[in-house]
Amino acid sequence: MKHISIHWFRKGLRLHDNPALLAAMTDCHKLYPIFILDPWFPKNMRVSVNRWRFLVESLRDLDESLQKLNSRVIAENNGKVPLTYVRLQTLLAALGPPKRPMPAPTLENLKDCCTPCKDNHDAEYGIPTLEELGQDPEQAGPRLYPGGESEALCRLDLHMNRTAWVCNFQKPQTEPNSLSPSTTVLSPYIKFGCLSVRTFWWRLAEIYQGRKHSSPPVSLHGQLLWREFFYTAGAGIPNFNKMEGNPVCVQVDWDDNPEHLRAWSEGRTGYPFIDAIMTQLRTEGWIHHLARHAVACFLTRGDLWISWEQGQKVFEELLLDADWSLNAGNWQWLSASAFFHQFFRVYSPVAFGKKTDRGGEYIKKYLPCLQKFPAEYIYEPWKAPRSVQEQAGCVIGRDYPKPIVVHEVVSKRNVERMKAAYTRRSASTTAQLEGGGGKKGARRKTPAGPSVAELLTKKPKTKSS
DNA sequence: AAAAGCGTTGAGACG
DNA sequence: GCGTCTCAACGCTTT
Repeated sequence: MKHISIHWFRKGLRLHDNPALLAAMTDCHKLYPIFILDPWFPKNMRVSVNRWRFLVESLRDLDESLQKLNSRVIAENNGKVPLTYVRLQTLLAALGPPKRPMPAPTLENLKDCCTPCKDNHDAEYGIPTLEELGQDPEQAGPRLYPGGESEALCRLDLHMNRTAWVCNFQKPQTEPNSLSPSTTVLSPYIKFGCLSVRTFWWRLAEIYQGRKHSSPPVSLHGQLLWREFFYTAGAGIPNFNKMEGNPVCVQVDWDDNPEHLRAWSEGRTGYPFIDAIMTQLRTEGWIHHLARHAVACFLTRGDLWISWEQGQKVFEELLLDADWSLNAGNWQWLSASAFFHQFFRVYSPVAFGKKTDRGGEYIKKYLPCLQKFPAEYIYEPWKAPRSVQEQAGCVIGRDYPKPIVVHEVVSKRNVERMKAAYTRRSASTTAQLEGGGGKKGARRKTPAGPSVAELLTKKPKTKSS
């Protein structure tokens, strides 16, 4: 019989070697792990702040360990973080769809409840202005994506009314350099929680219902699953926003080059496609996902050989939708440090943008100094004859920078450096395995009994006839 | 064409 | 005959 268990942590603030906890978990369908802070205790016992601190830290650690056990995706995968999207999809299929969103509160919910305000509320506790926050509103770019739940729900409606577009949506087919966004730009609203992911997910599910529609990873549902993918990784992988101490991250000998880093972040690399994207990022706070690919590859493994952690900081500062796990995860992806390993596939800062914007309209929008360049040279203005440059009113090296690196040269060298980093990695993991112990008894055999993690992760085997 | 790693699969060893 | 483990081969990877 399945039952409900309460495990009362008194002493024994640990998971390991805790028979009572294991017993409590066995065959139960609900478990309440509790600790009682007796109010009598602080009143009647004198205990130093140091020991209080020790207790609080122990409880916090216990709480984190228990939560980790309960993180369902990871638990579903036998405690291992899923490292591929396909793997995550299988796990999610077993977990089922997310819960339905809650309805917004109405007046009815507030019937017997008042929200008291003091007379000086607005002056003392009102929402501060940008000036009061030490920011200069003059520095802000065009207000393309106003904040707030109301705007989020409008924007959601706007896009969800495009039934065919929603059903046919395939992310790689959308354009990184269209003059207005080719995707929903709901990400800032999701990042701030102005839009509930569950609300978005179920709206899509309703639209998909009974219609032919695209699928993950490229569909709109698929985009939300990417978020789950990186959230899961961020929750389960230590030091996820760093290279050092991050077990899934290839250790690369990135260069330290403050000048190149600044040129990249300020949009002065001399590659118009890259500089236009970085300008859009700085002024508008949002760029298309594939545009992020292009500039991230350029900064790291493609051209400048600068650490993805530096790029991560710049995105963290400038993106409206900067989100810890997604930012760290995607930077690792694009730098071929984790998740993505085909480092020999390098984005061309010239060819990539041309595919969807032959005439370079996007470049001209964000880099007005190149406006008069003929389309032929807009992606590589340094190749234009001097006379063409002068006619365009923009001489390369004077009015717009020369390329800070030669892509064809550095990208080849970087692929080799990447290869070397991967070789070092596989060499070190082999060494780890071989150095792990003697030949006999070196392998870890199954422990005597089920562990806490196993008890929580083990699924009853369902055999349908 | 060929680079890399993850995860699955199937074969075989082992107890 | 069965479960468990290991290994190599193979397909896949959001352009």
